[in-house]
Amino acid sequence: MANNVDIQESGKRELILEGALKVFSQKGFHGATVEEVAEVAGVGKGTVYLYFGSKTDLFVSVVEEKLKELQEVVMERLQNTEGACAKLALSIKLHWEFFNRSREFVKVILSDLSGLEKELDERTREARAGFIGVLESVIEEGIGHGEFKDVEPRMAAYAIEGAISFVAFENLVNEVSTPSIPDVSQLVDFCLNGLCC
Amino acid sequence: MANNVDIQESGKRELILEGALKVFSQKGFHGATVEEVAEVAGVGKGTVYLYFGSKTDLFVSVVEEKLKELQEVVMERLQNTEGACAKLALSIKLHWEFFNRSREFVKVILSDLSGLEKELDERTREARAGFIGVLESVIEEGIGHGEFKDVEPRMAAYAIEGAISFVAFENLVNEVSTPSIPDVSQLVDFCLNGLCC
Amino acid sequence: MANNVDIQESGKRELILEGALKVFSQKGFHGATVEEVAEVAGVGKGTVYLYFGSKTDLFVSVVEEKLKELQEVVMERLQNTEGACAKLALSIKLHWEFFNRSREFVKVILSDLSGLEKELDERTREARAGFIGVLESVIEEGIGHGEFKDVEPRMAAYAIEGAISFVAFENLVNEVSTPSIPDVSQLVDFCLNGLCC
Amino acid sequence: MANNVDIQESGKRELILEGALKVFSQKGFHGATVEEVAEVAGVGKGTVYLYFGSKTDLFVSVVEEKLKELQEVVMERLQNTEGACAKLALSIKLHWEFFNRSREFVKVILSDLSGLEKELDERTREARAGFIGVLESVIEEGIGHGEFKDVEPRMAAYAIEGAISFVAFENLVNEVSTPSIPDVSQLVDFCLNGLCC
DNA sequence: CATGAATGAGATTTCATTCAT
DNA sequence: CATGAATGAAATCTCATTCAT
Repeated sequence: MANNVDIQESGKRELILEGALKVFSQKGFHGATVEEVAEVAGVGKGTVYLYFGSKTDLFVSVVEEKLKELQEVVMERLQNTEGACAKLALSIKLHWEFFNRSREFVKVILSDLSGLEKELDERTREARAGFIGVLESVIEEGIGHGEFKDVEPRMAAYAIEGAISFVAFENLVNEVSTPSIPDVSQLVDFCLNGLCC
Repeated sequence: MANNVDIQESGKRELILEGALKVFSQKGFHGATVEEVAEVAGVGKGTVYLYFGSKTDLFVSVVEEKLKELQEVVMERLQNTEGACAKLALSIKLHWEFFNRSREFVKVILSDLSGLEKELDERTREARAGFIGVLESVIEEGIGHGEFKDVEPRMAAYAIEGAISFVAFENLVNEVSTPSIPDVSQLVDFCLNGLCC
Repeated sequence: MANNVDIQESGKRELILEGALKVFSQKGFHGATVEEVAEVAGVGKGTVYLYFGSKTDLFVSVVEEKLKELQEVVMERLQNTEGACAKLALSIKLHWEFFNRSREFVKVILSDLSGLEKELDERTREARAGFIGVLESVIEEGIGHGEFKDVEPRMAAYAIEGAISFVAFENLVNEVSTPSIPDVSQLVDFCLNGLCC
Repeated sequence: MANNVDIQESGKRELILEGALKVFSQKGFHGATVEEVAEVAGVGKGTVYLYFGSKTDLFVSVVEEKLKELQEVVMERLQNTEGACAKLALSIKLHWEFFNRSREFVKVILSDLSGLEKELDERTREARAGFIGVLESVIEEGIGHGEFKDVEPRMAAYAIEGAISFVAFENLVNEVSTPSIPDVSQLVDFCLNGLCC
């Protein structure tokens, strides 16, 4: 059904992915139509199905792509950084910047995908887990080095991810067009040191 | 068109609200059908429209109802508690318990609502803001009393809400049926004191 | 199914008929709802079904009632009138006045009833034929007395009915609030003597 | 939403229009379903919406199409005719023939359209006015040339239109399959010279 | 007799997906 | 490879009708 691989290099796939990101971001998964994605991407409607098995597959692919992108950026930048605290701070900053670069991507991530076919659902989970994994290992490292408390790393990772996502989403909704850097510092500080003085 | 008020007390409204919660939780807003909600609620399809103006209105009503419920519980319990830290800790605990009592409600909250009609969208935002407001004022109080750092209260509130929601969601997805108490303590500690030792 | 007879005298039937006339006139057969008719009539929705077998039955009854009313008025007034020309002129005038008294009744008459059940359809046809019959006999009389040409009476009757209806309808649509008497004279003259000088 | 233009020539539009004419004629606007129109036209249900914005748009388009057709035929034939009387007579004949060629179209014209959306309603009115306009100008010409009495042209036009429509409708209902030519002459004579000897 | 809450058949419309060109 | 006209499944919502009170 999905023959999204064995196709010649022509750049169309990327075009569609970009169009999809835009449209999904603006209208959400259900609000978007394949036709509009095709239009924005500048290809025919049928072409979308040449590169992606279904609308859902397209959506998941966008998420995968973006999340992988973020994951890679973070992992790369993390190599030149020492100390779990610094690493975590950097991760959060990059994450935050990422959310503000591709503005409305948060919406995409928070989209209602309940009822995805198993396989697609699996892929989303994996993509997300992939990125969360980065946070997790930083946390684990921090715990090992005595920098962080002995918490459940995964839970901590999700807590951080949630904090970033919700704040980013809130900023979006309230049209805070250029979220200031202080915001991030506060967020970083919140994650590292909590609210108490 | 929506005459969701002036109808005799018969419990049907509550029945529908409960059914809707179940179905929306399992299938999300778009995955759910009014027909199924009606079935689960044990009423006719038309009856749903007797109490709610539209599927969207029903959805928003579910969110409002639940969020208000949580808000009230928290506010009440907060009155017998001294100290911003204690208050925040309690809020988080109650919030957490709430998410686990009406299990899959997180999903509903995280649903993709892009494209709701303005008025309904407004209602959702308000309901959410209402609950967030409770957190906000606790934080403000804490800042005033010198218990908390001088952060942007709203941002902090969203960060906390996000942390709870994502962890709850993760637990759900991973089928951790009875989220242990340690989890909450860790979450509370994360919010109050952060990750660092 | 239709037990519109054996019910005590309580005036409700008339109330409903009046309400129905109003609502059907304003919204047409399909645009009207039984609920609104009941409201306007000041009775419960169920009560309508106590006096009329169905929405369609109600509609047909309104038409019957009104047409019979017109028919009777015309027949009565015709008795004191001599000469087919004078009789026809009077018929047209009364018809016209009738249409303007119960203003929008033309709409009701012109309503789309395609697909009525046989029995109801029959009743409408009969009611209409009843009134048309009056015109017909006047025309027949005129032909017999040498006042009118030897035309097919029924055709002539329908032509006249059509002329009146369409002009009345046009007046309605164009919001000519108080159709002047000259209008009728012109219409009468048109029917009697045609357009030519 | 309605992209009833920019689609390749494939005859489908005409097919649908024809199917719609048939179905609307038999069942009226409300009695007809888009599904049946599609079936009769031999296309898929969705295809109807490819060519027409809505059921109402389809209906109005049928009316427009047919009325324009009639209007054009009449206008063309009128050019080779001298004298307002002759012109009017010809108009009536053509109108009559038209009604009998596309048999049940009268029903469509007489359909209950109460509650059409404004824009569509406007279109129907315009289409009708277009054709009525032809009659009007013939009448005006006749008045100017002293052939016709000094009546209100529009009223006269509607009276004539009404006469033709009702007679045609009656013929239809009574299943007078092949309305004889004498009928038309009588109708023409009625319009020109009235009923009186 | 009167009522109106409850019902569900049925209609319009959208849109992901296919396939002939 | 690319396209977009065609399709029909599916979902929301309306409203005539019933029936328990």
